[in-house]
This record gives sequence, C-alpha cells and structure tokens, in this order.
Amino acid sequence: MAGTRGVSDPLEDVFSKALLRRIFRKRWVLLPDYVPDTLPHREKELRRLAEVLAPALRGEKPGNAFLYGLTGTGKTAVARHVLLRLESRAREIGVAVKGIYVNVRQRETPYRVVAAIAEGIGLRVPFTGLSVGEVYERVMKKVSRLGGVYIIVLDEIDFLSKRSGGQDLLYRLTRANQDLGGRAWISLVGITNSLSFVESLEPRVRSSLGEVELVFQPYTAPQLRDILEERAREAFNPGVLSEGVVPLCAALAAREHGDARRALDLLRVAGEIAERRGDPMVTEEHVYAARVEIERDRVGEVVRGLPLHAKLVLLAIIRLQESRGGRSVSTGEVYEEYKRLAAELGLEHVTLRRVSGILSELDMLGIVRSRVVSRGRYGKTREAVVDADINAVLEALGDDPTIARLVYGDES
DNA sequence: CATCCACCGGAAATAGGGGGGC
DNA sequence: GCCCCCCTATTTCCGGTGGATG
Repeated sequence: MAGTRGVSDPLEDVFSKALLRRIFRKRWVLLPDYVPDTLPHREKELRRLAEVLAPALRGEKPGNAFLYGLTGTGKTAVARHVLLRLESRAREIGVAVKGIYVNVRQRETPYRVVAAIAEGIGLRVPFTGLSVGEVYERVMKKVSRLGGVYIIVLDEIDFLSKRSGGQDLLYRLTRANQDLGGRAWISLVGITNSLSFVESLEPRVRSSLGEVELVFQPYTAPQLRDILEERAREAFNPGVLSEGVVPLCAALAAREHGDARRALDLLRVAGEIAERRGDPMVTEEHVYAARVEIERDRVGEVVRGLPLHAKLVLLAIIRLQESRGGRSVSTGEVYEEYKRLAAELGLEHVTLRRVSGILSELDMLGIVRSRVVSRGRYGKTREAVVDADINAVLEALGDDPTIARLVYGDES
C-alpha cells in the first residue's frame, strides 16, 4: 500500500518518486501494433489458425483462412502471433516460410496492396507509374524464382473490395498458385470486421478464402482485465497503477463491444497523462482524462485530413446547428449554408451530389451522425447532427489557413 | 391509392498532378 | 519522348424511393 498516500505524506511522495522515477518501463508494450507473447482467451483461435498454416513447415501449401469479429477482438494479434511463431519454427528447421502482413486500410487501393506485398518479398517497386497487373506479374515472377511458402495476411480486407479493381485483385490472389506452377505456394488469410463484406464477396472468392472461418467473439470485462493486467506488468513500473485503473479501462472498453485495443489505448494514454503531469501514480482520473484526450486527438486528426470542401460542409453544419439549437439539419439546408461560406471565401462551390457524398463520408468517419429519413410529401433527405466535440472540430478547422477567417471571425 | 417532393446513391467520366518502361 | 498508369476530388447522368398529402 506504500505510495497511495503520497499526496498527504510529503516524505513518502519524495521516496516513491526517487524509487519509481517514471511511470513506464516499456510503454511500447501498450502500442496498437505490439504483438504480445501470450494472448489470453484466444487459445482456441491461435490453435486453429496454426493448424491451418502448419503444412507450410513441410513445404506444402497451407490452407486459406478468414477471420472475422468486431474491432479489438484479437484477430490481428492472433494472425501476427501465429505468423511470427511459424516463421521462427520454419527458420529452425530450415524451411522457407515467409509471412507478409498488409493492413489494407492503410493501403487502400489495389495498387498499394500489391505494392506492399512486393515490398514484403523484398521487391522494390515505384509508388506509382506501373499498372497493378505489372506489379502483380513481377511479384509472381520473383516468388516462383525464390520458391518457398508465402502467407499473406490481408487485414481489414473489406477496404480492398470496396474500391473498383479490388475484387479482381482478390480473385487473382486466390488463384495465384496456378500462376506459380508448384514452384512456390501462396496462402491467404483475410481479416475483416464487416459481415456485410463477407456476403458481398463473389462466391468463388469467398469459398476459396473461407476454406476455414474463425469467428472472434468480443472480450468480456473480466477477460479484458486479464489482458490488461498481463500487459500492465510489463509496461509499467511496479506499483504505479492504482487499484481501480485496470478494472476501469476494462469496463469502459467492455461497454464498447469488448474492444481490447480500446482498453489498451485507455491504459497507455492514462499512463502518458500521469507521466506528463509528473504524478507518481496512474489513477482513475487519468483514465477519464485519457478518454477525452483520445477522442479529441481522433477528431482533430480526422478533421485536419479532410479536403477543403468537406471542411466547409462541416463548418456549415455547425453554423446551422448553432442557430437552430442543436436540431438536425437536412442536406438541402447544409448545401445552402455551405454555398454561402464558399462564396464568402470567393471559392467555387461543389455540387449537391458531392455534398451528399461528403455527408456520408463524415458519417463514416464518426464526425457527423446522419441518417436518411423520409419526410413524406416533403421529400427524402439526410438529417445530420455533429457527433463530436464541437470545440475540437472548430480548433482543427481553424488550423486550415484557407478557412481560419471563417472560424475565428475577422481578427488579425 | 396515386402522386410527387427532395434528395439518395450507383456508375462512369474528367481533371490535373505525380510517375513509369523502353 | 511517347504512350500508359495511378490517385483523389469532383462532375454528370440518372434511375430510385418512403410516406404525407390531396
């Protein structure tokens, strides 16, 4: 219990600071792309995926697999963990097995995905200029020259088939083994959190990719606690976590469909806040502060990355909502206000169709909530409400020099 | 019960900026 | 240099559509 009364006991405060000095021991253990040595409550899934891929150790073609489940249910961690273990075992026995992990969300287009695969096998390709087919050919040529077994993990694979040409690439990859003529093997592991994606797949792609399907259930709060405790032991210095912190992170994340990544983020950011403030321990208050900070950062990042006219549309919604006491606004209303703002800046305005598209993009980004409603005789439209901290949004909008004037009025 | 509003949202095409291979 | 490719934001075109209204 030493250290818990640091605030009221000045000597203990000095002592514990001297002893601990810092909050973190290995902060990176809590970062989203860290692959832990053990994955509590995912033993079955680990085993199943390993069974599917194990033939690679004999130099045979491993099966394809499809993993799905909500975000933060361990799909990515399981895939990466199995890949690492498989590769190291293969190295021990001198078999050529290569795992290639690609996050499709970060490499949205077919070209970038196939370029990432190329990079994964040590093939340098230009970031643009070639056709998808050309890069694909080069990859296949190199793979068949090198031989061996390649396991390609396509994480968030749904982002691939959305864009045109994505289905094509998937189809080609599922039958890549025919292009290799037995000189090498490729197996695919697809990961997604979208069930509608699974249904939208071409049957031939689906049956190939879904040879084995693993479903990941959300973690429960106690399971999340196990996960956090294990990581926390590594990540933090002993004694810096006050008692309620891990349960609180677990509870908050459990509320959001058992999202382990969310729980780890909360824990890490809470620690960062404590360290930044020079506090000797991480408390529940830091966790609540983390929740706010994570959201602010997310909003800021998303808004800053928006195209100019999307920013204007967003500003238009905020303006309208302010003058309407928070009521939701229709696409037509937004369009009129947006045109006024654009005119004020002397900019051409985009079409209504585009504004409608921007509205649904803002919805998917979680900045605005909009739903399509029918107002009967008065038409069908989308009704939008800003669904993020308005101040965080305005701050991010104000960072854009082109529209800062609109956000801050006419100062300076 | 048919009408008709006010958009919805898919598809294809364009613009225009950045790069190949040979 | 010529011809082809990629990428994002946007335009053009256009066939829907839920439900209050007359």
